[in-house]
Amino acid sequence: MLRSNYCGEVNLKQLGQEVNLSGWVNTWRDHGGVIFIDLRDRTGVVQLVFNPTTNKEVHAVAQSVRDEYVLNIKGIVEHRPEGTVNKNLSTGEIEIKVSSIEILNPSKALPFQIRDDINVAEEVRLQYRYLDLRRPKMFKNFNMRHKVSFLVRDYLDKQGFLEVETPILFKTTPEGARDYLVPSRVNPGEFYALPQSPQMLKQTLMISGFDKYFQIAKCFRDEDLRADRQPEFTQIDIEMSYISEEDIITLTEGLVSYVFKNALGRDIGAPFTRLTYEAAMDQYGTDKPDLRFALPLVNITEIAKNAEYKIFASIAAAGGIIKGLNAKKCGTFSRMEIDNLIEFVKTIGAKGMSWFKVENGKLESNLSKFFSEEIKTEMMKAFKAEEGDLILIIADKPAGANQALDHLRRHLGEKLSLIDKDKFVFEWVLEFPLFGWNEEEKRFDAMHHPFTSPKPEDMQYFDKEPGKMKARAYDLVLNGTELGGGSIRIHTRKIQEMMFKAIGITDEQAKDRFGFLLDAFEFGTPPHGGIAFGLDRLLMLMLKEGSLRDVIAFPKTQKAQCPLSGAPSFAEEKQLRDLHIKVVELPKKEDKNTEQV
RNA sequence: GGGGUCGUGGUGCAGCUGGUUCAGCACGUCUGCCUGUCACGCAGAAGGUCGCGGGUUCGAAUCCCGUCGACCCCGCCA
Repeated sequence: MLRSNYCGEVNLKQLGQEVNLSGWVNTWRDHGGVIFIDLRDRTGVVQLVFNPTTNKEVHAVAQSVRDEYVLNIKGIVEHRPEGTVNKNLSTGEIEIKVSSIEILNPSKALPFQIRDDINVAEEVRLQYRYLDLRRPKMFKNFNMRHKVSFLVRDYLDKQGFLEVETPILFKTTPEGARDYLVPSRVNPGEFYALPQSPQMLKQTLMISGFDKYFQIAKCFRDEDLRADRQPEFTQIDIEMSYISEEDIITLTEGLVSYVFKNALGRDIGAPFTRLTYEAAMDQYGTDKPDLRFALPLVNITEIAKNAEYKIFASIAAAGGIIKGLNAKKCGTFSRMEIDNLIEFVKTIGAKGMSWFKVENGKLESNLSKFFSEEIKTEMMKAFKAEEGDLILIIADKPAGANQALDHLRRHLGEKLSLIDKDKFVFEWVLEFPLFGWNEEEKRFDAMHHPFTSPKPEDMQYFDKEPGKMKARAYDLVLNGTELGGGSIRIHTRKIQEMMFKAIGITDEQAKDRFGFLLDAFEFGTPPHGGIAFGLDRLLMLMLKEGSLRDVIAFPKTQKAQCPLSGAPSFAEEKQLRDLHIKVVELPKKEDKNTEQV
């Protein structure tokens, strides 16, 4: 072992003793005579001192050293001289008088400095990820990641859960996200799929009597990336038998509280707020509202549709809604600031936005002539509008208006500093619809997934009005980010078949895709349910990072590439032949898109 | 598939109403000086076909078209 201590852990306890340290040159300061080197490892830095009068040879080596050289040194731990103590360092009271030094490996000049406060393009950071990960902040992130995984295992183990691994090479399931396919060499023309989640297998484990299962599971979805979406990500996946919604909610609250308490020292105040899907959509325009701040949405369709403003009337008549929010005290906004807000909602897909300022107790704007005094008074009441407020209104189809207002609400929350960034506000969203209407396919889709149990009291609507049915599902939301969701599952063949039928899956397709699960349901399947939540997202929020990439060691860019390794890349002809795959040019465009046959 | 922002020495940025204060600033690198600094300091130096291709023009980092890439968003993500 080339060290007796970690750099950041040398302190007054070793005073007068010889220590053996290894690490990187964080910074070096040559004063012509004395040289200081801050030696760094994952625990922190310690100051090495080289004095030419006490050891000329060692001093000469120190002179040749540069940033990120890897050193091994021996030296005596000494008190720093009066007045030179550095309170910002854990090792700031001591320094090492070096008696021997070996350069284990030099380093080229760096593409960027190994510091927390760098401002470097993400592309460059990912290309040199090994350097990026040397930064203390990154180590802190991954230390936290380790800790959280450990705490999850610890908590669930204490609750009697069994961690079971499920296969990465699995079966394609056309429902849901696009699959990553893996060709089978020994079965020409056939493909595995990487799992989008271990959903069916964890249910199978319930049928097998494992009773309480969990897994910190890798999941894969071949969809376009976002700041909070990577093609491969990690889920804390949980399933239990003989339970109701309340059991999962209680377990999850206990787990999350345990993790926050032991990883961050924070009490997060379980039980969490609960709201229904309907209330969430109504008040915030989203099924994952950020409850760190208020700024609720107000539906004024019934009031505003009667105004002489044709746009409102026609949208309301076509089944749209007129909805808005009250930006308190924003009546001082300039025309340009308001125009910027309008531009902002347009990028979200809104066609426009109306606004009113409250001036002299009245609603004033370029549109006010279209609104009678009576309507304006009612609108003010609805928005609880006071002098100096700014009312912003969007009229559109419900989904479009809600989406734009949700973004606007969050945008204003940031802009007006309404959000306490130190807070962690959790909530449960309940009473989800079982189905969502798929306009493109002109049929219903499972809103959650097709294994979600309907509420028993809604069974009567299965044939006639599936859109009315509610699911036994629950989503966990933290600070406006969906952390995870789950449900009580269907556990009988009959209801599962009804479900498939409702979303347009034929008996044949069901048998081909999910046949084993349907069969298994007939061999004594216990009622069961579970939850899955994103470990990466949880960490992103705990660490207050803006991107998943800062909590994933080797993440992908928005084009799903790895700048470090260059993946994905072309395969050798022989590999393709073994896999019975031929890459051909797509006939359509003259670009280099290819397809596999 | 669509929209937005961006691309200038190793890194981050300025310049972008076209023309020797237009190739500049900061950090980094290199050389020299400096015995108590800790983002040490001081002096000097090297380093860029301004993402790539085409066009307009007497002249393009600057204007136009295309293309590639990064990031953010929409679609998509049960």
